[in-house]
Amino acid sequence: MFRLSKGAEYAIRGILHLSMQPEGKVSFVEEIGEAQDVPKAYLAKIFQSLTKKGFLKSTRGQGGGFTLIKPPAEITVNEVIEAMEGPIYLNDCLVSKDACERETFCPVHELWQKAQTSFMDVIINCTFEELAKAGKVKREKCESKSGAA
Amino acid sequence: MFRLSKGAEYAIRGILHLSMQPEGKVSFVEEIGEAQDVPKAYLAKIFQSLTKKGFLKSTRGQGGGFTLIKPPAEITVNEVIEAMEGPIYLNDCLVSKDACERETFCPVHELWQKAQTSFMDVIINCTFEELAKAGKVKREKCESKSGAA
DNA sequence: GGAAATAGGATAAAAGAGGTCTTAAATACT
DNA sequence: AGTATTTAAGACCTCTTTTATCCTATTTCC
Ligand code: SF4
Ligand code: SF4
Repeated sequence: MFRLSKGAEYAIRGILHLSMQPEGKVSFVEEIGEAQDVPKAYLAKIFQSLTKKGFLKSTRGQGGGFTLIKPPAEITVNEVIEAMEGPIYLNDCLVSKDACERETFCPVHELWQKAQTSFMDVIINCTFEELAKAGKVKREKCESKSGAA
Repeated sequence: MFRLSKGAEYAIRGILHLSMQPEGKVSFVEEIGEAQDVPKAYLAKIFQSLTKKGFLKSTRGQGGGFTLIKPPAEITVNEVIEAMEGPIYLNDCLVSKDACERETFCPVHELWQKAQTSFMDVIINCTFEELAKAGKVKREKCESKSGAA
């Protein structure tokens, strides 16, 4: 089934949250979980793994929490998804050269290649800097609307 | 995880097989399963559901089997996948207008919309007539190569 | 009636989603 | 220095859904 897992969805929300904070800000799980509407126990686990993968820095104890290590401009949506779900491939024949023995004569293979490329292009070319910027714009628009009403 | 299910993969192989047969030909599951390398009991069930969805006609008893009802030119890959897996949507917020309450201010929503569109475009614009034609070409090329060697 | 096919139900294994509880580290307050 | 508090790390658990498959019943023709 072609669906983003909750784990990756939450990871994106979490990193987006951090991207929208002032640089170097330390946030803790409970705060982020509440703001982004993510179960905190789950988010904690996700952040653990994002820390291991080098996206975040964690500090324990009072005043501790998580900080973004990489600049948002250098994190793509694609990277975060792959960190959570492993490599993305839409069909077996795209995982490696000879994963499917039918590939030599199967006309569907090319279709998947094309579909995968056009899908990946979109998420590879989207950084969290862009998302954060778009997020601020969208929020302002949203607030001015409810303010006017 | 963004992966095509085996069910849909096998359905595509099955319909492709029928698309490459002379029109109106009745094929039975065992034959197709062998040719397309699909477990026959599984394929049988898949064909059942494709029959219910109106892609195939089935006849039971001796001399029975399955026939394509729709002309290959009018079947898209997308349709077959949706018949097997239900509607395709990459993320919750794409299933319906207000599936995700965060949509009003979430900047990621637009990204998914874009990704989904460019992915779907590819599979919507691919009919089994094209695939069958490409399959014939590919097979000939393949045979001439092994013949020359 | 018997062989050839499909119809449909049952099932086993894997992935996904989330929770709990204990341990470790850092700070803050005596 | 010592203790309490705050926060993450890590290990373990459970429940549900999806995926992939098999097995038996039923229909139809000869
Ligand atoms: S699309 Fe063709 S090559 Fe790809 S996995 Fe399916 S059969 Fe193999
Ligand atoms: S991407 Fe944004 S709108 Fe879509 S499901 Fe996630 S939070 Fe909701």
